[in-house]
This record gives sequence, C-alpha cells and structure tokens, in this order.
Amino acid sequence: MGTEERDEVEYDVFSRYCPSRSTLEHVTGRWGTLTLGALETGPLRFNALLRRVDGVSQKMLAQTLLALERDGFVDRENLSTAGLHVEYRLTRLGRDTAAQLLLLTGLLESRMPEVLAAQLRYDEARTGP
Amino acid sequence: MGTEERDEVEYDVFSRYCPSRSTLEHVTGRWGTLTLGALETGPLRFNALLRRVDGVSQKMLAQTLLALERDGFVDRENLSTAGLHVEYRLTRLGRDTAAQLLLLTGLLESRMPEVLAAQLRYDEARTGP
DNA sequence: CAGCATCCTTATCGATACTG
DNA sequence: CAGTATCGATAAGGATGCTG
Repeated sequence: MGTEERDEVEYDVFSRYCPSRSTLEHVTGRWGTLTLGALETGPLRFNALLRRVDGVSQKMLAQTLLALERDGFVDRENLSTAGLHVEYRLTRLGRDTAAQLLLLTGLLESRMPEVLAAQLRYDEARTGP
Repeated sequence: MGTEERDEVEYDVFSRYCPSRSTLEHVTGRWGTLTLGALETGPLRFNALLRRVDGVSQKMLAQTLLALERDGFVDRENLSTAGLHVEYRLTRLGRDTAAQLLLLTGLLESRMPEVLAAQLRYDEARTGP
C-alpha cells in the first residue's frame, strides 16, 4: 500500500483563471452558501427554498440552483405527477461541501458578539476621537 | 440539571436582517475568502496581498480589508518608519475563520475533477441530446 | 408549481489619475 | 508604499408578467 500516486495540487483558488475560482464563487457567492446550507437537512422544492433562503428572489434562486447543478453540487429531480413537482437534493459532493459551509456559518453565528463589539470599537474610533 | 439556560440560536444567517448575514457576505464574498485565506500564513502588506489575491484590484482589496477590519477579522498595523509600511494580520477570530475557509477551499480544489466532470455531463446533456 | 422573459434600477467593478 | 477619488462599463438584482 502507499504506492498509489498522490494528487498533486493541480488547482489553486488563488489563481485568477483556475477553474476552481469560479466554483468557489458559486459556492460562496451571495446565495450559494445559503442554498447549499438549506439543502443540507434534506431535499426541498423550489418554493420551499425560496422561503428558507430569506431574501432571495425567484430569479436569483433559479440562477444559483442552475450553477450549483452544473457544478455537480445539486441534483434536480422532476417528480411531476400532476402539476409540477421538482425537488432539489445535494449530491455527495454537495453534502460534503454543505457540511463545511455549515461549520463556517455556525462559527460565524457563534462569534457574532465578537463581531458586533469590533464594529462598535471601529466606528467609535472614527466618529468621536 | 439542565436548568442553566442554553444559548438560544440568537443569530441566524438564513434570516434576512440578522447581522450575521452581512458578516457572512463579507467573509464569503468574492474577495473575502481569498483575502482571509491569504493572510492565514502570516501578516502581509497591501501590495503583497494585491499580488497574492490574483485578480483583485486596489479598490476592491481596500474595500474588502476595511470590511474585514471593521468586523474584527483583520488588524491593520501601521509600521511606518520612513515611507509607508502597513501590515495586515488576522485576529484570533480571523484565524479561526480562515482555518475554516481553507478547509473549504481545500475541499473544492481536491474535488475539482468531480466538478469538471459534472459540468461536462451537464453541458452535453443540453447541446447534443 | 416551477420557472423563463423582460424591463429597469442599483450596485459592483476595473481603469486611471492623484496624494501623503 | 498605501492608499483615495472619480468615472464609465458591466453585472447583479428586483418587480412584474407570462407559460407549461
């Protein structure tokens, strides 16, 4: 064992034209993180996502889902019997990514008191010195 | 037992007006992730960051750093002796956050083959059925 | 229900020039 | 060096109406 060749670092998000850069932007973009996070607890329909991701518009949600589906994070499943019924579910890759994202959002939520304190300090240092 | 009150989920990124939402956007925004990631290995000067975060403009970098400093992720240190010398370094909060972000970018980089394969499948299913 | 098409407004961005 | 200021182009975003 140990003879299989290791993957070299082929991709680098810090490089402008690396394909991983645009994928990073889809995932961490304004609605990407929240959409993936919302799907982490299970498949959801379009309108359910629309409600869950507070503030997103139909247009942006559709656009976000399209990019995430194309990148292989989300599967779109058409369950039409009568009327339209479409479900979005995470792929394996999507689940792994969403798990990471939820760790991040959880971290941020839990540290918001620090953030708010920093903002206060920052603003005060500049308005009433 | 169980009588101490648990921290309720006070902050929720899924809620439109929760302050954590804008902080999430600063951190995961187009340049936030890369800027924090770049600083994870140690303090850097403005122009060094400009080079490291490939593709960012002066304007966007300045804006990003300002938001991250205000939110308490980055400290700006003025080391002027002769000429200007400013260093940016992560705070404790910034380090914790950057660590999470690097796990995410690392995950994405390592799974890019999956992503590219998915993109190919997606595009082919729509151009030549 | 799950979208796409359209229009229109706003925000983002990049390039350039300038400053202490 | 480390930015700020300004401008014009482009993209993101919201609102509305329409369709299978």
